[in-house]
Amino acid sequence: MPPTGRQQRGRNPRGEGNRLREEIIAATLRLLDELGGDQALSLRAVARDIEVAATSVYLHFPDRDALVLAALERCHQDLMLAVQRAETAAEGPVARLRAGTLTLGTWAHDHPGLYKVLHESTLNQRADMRFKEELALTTTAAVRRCMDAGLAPRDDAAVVALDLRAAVHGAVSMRVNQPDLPWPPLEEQVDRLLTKLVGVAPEDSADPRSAAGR
Amino acid sequence: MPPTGRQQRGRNPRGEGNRLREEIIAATLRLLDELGGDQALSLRAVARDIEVAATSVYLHFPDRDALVLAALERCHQDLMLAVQRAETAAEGPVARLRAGTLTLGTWAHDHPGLYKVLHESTLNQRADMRFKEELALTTTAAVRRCMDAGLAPRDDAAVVALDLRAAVHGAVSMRVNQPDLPWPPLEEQVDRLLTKLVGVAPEDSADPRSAAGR
DNA sequence: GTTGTAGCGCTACAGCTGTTCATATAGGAG
DNA sequence: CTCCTATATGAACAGCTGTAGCGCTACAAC
Repeated sequence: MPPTGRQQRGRNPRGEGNRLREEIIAATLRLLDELGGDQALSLRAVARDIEVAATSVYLHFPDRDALVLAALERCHQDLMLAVQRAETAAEGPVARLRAGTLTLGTWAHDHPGLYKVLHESTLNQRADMRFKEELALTTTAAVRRCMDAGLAPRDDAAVVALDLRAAVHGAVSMRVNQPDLPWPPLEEQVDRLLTKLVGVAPEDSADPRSAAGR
Repeated sequence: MPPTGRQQRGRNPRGEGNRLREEIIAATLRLLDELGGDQALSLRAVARDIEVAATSVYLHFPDRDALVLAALERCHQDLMLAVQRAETAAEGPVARLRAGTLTLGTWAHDHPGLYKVLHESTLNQRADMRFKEELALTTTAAVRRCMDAGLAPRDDAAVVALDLRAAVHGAVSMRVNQPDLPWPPLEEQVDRLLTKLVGVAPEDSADPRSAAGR
């Protein structure tokens, strides 16, 4: 009889070593979301969270930065998936742009810590996070579709998308970083930004009057 | 003869103990700007930087958080001073709004780390940083002056200012967090945002054509 | 049954951290 | 002169960190 007591949490079968890798990434994302910053995350805390020896992390990631980077890449994938799902669920170029944009906001609201890490981590300067450019391309494409459909004044789609991204990111960032301040609903602000920056009129918005202001 | 060697860096005279406090704050700001985050800053590193015993910091600040908070408050004061100086140097409500807004950008460009800490530190959630509301008031006032002068369509100045702040903060934040990406000039983007969000036409801008787009 | 190896743990090291307590010293007040 | 206090230091504690090296065990292949 092997001495049980607190066993070593069931080793994975052969060829399935990646399961631990997945668990590590999941725990890393959980902790990053709680902490809201990568500097405070310790490799040991991750290992502790899933009840694994700290050194076992090194079997899957060369060092701490690689671990965080892998987690952030996964995180970005999830976010983009949510955006794309929202876009395809909506009908019409304007509604799709609006849905994708709003999804960014709701995702940030649900995972404020991860939003912070993804966009504010100093890893952005130390590591190659070019995968994040995908968001820029997606937004630009959505804006261009509105222009092509004649639902927004024709302009440089990349520039307009940049302005929109900056504004939405700013609005979200302020809310994420100072959650206790009395912010107005994000949805209204996004609709204003869509109207003023892109020039579209979000028809399925709650109150179409807001678009007639200017 | 007192045993010199490496002396204890000249104690301050009676009643001038606050000089060390100032030095500590200055060093804290220096380090925060380098690190671009408060989590990585250690009280001991600050003490080391000005060649003072770590415990001497406790004579002026009860703990680490208080030190960072004091530094950030000073930081905010400096920023607001720069904004106000830029505003008073400009003539006309529109130019003043534009000058104040652009100063935010140049300040962030000069002190990217401090900008990050000031706006992204998790201290925002743990501590009372209500002093930051000053920026909202200043911006709202500047926007309102444009409206009062008939240079911008009349609207809820607080809402318009919020949108402008969000957009500018977003534009700056993206540049600060990913400095290696090929960003277009901030000045042009700010002018677009002023035009589209506030409805003013920055007359003294380099190229007035850009305002005629929409 | 023997053996190789994938999968993971244990121990240890050197270094850092925030904070506390007791101590020293210089210089003005009396 | 003496004394007191503002100004600063030093040693120490308990805890954390990333990482290296070596050891163990269960299973698949032979």
